[in-house]
Amino acid sequence: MYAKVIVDISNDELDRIFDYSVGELSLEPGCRVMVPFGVRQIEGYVIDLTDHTDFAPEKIKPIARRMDAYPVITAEMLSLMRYMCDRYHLRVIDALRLFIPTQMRNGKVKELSKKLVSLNGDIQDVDELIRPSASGQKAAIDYVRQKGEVSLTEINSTCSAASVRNLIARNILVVRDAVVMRSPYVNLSADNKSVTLTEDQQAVVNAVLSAENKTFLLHGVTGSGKTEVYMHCIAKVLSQGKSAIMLVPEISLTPQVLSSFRARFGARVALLHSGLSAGERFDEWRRLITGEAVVAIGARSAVFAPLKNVGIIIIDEEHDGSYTSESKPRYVTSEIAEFRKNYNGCNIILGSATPSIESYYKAKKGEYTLLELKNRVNKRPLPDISIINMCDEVLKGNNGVFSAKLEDELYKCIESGNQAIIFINRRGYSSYVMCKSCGYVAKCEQCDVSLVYHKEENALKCHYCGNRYKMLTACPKCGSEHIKRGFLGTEQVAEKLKQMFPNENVLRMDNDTTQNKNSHLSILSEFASKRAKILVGTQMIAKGHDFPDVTLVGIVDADMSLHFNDYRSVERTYQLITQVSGRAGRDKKPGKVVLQTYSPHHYAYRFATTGDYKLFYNKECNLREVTMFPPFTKIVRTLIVGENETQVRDAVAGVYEKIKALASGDNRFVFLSCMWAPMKLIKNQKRAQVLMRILPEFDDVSKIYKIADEYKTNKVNVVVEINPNDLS
DNA sequence: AGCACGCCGACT
DNA sequence: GTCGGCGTGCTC
Repeated sequence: MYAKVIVDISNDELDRIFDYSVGELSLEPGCRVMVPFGVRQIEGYVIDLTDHTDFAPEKIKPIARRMDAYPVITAEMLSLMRYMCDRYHLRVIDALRLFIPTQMRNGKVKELSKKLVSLNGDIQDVDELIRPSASGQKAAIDYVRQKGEVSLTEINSTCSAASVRNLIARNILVVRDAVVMRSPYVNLSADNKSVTLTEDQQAVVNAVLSAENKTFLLHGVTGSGKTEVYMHCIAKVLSQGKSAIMLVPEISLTPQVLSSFRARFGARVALLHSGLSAGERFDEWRRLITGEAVVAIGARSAVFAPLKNVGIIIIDEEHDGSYTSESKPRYVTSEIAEFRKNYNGCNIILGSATPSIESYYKAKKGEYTLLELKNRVNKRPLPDISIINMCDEVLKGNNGVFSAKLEDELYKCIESGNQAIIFINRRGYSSYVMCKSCGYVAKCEQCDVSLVYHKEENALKCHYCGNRYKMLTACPKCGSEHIKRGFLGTEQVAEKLKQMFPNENVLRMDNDTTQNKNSHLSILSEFASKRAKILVGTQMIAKGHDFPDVTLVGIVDADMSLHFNDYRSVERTYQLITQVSGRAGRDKKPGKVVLQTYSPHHYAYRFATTGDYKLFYNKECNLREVTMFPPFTKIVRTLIVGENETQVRDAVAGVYEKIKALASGDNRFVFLSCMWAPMKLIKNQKRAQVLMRILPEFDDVSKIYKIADEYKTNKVNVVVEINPNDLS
């Protein structure tokens, strides 16, 4: 018998099967094994067992040992692995590594065993062996008698450690090792309070539960009680003896969310998130694979939860960008969920108040089933959003950060003892160019995407077609020379606020102030405690906590994401405005939102203020169709990176020729071009690319992967990206 | 990825 | 003469 083994080394050369003889070992596919590899010992995974080998039998070595009691990769995950390697062009080991906790590789984390102490059952009369004067020993014995079995650390801290040592040495107390799980938040007891659903919610639950092998898009306005729907569906699925996966964006995995799920489902939940220690994470994973826990909750990587018989997969805040992995092993979470849905015959719920255009499009086409929650549970109105035209402010001579209206509202808010959030919209570091008098923004003539200013060349570039334009000296529309580029920092805004309110604390939250692991939480809790009245921050304050006393939200530079060099910038802006606005007036006090913009008539703002998603969708979707962007095409780029400019140039030319041949006469290719990457040089590496947009009917991306591989050398790397988020 | 093998320059 | 530089090639 031979085992097909994948060794745990991520390298193209080793991305293949190595055959080993099984010998007397009992093995199954999915087992983790230790194998001799060259002169050393390496961990590997058995992906198959056969009687046949193509390798010279005399050279085959035997597997050294099996590493775990159970296979760590389930049959489902083995087939998912094949799907992913195919679809995302991954190395087998890179896919496998997603399925198991990293900490468990290389024997870094082991099962934690604790020493448990109990009375020696063979001794008839324990008290006879203890001198009356030994009060410490007596106390220890009593403690153990009372508890039955107790951990060594516990008894050492409650009783005299010296006495305990003595009792153990005399074999009056016996010690045994037991495996324990380091499970976070287990002390919260299950609370099966059954919340009565509204009619709308019940209808949604019924629709999901009566279906099989379907994907639902749940479009529910903020505060419509989506979480309650999820919980009911999960509870039902569990009662049928199946398991459930619940995904949320990393940022919303707050202790509150975690503990509310723990409270509802008790020890049946396993939590997978970045805040866990290595040991905790390993143990939560182990509770899932053994079936001890049947609900997995976590960020995107929790789609790989090693559950069997999955009954439902829920992706909350479906539109969130964190569901696509942008680096190393790239994958799209919803596609993984789709695979698992088909494998298990279960349902998927994609939930959002602002669904992504792609998902809503699929719902319209019938690929997803659309479900709606149109009303908020408490019937509370959405906050009142006022749009301030910053061009007017400039004309009035106000060149500052805040409009007169926002300053006014800020004073009112703080004086009445409430709190305010100032949101600074800052995405990425590439800057757009705008006229401060009329709001004109330089855009590409062919792509309708904002141009990016490149300082080194003093030119404007389109990242989607590579066209170059001259830098503006005056506005082509109104002739004004007030051209703005670059952006506003949180420091600048916080500074201004301190001037306005010298007696108030101003909190800042952005990438700079949240470098430490816990700073994120400590800033939020300081704000929640009302020690500070004003919070200034970037995207990271858009979601998460409820602050009941926040009555004012100021959006300072709304246009930043609107004119981002990305075809999804309008969609993102709409989602962001909706989310940020939701921070105001969460409780009984009504909320106000002041939105400052240089493009006050843009449809993203118009539809966001009225909260009309469908109108927004129709407008945006039409635009995508005429400009030929996703979901009507897919964007594919092959990026060629290398130190030597000539080699890179030769490689792009070669790749381009091959793809051109592939595309010739094929009208599914709507755009194909070869150019230097917008960032031609990064870390002394020259970068060139072949960019294309292809109709979705063309599903044979593997041909492009193949071409890319042909030009890959040890000097020049070629990467294929599908619908990348960042085209720099 | 690592580790051995191997073939040329500077050193005790 | 030998130590060691890192280029090349292989791992069932």
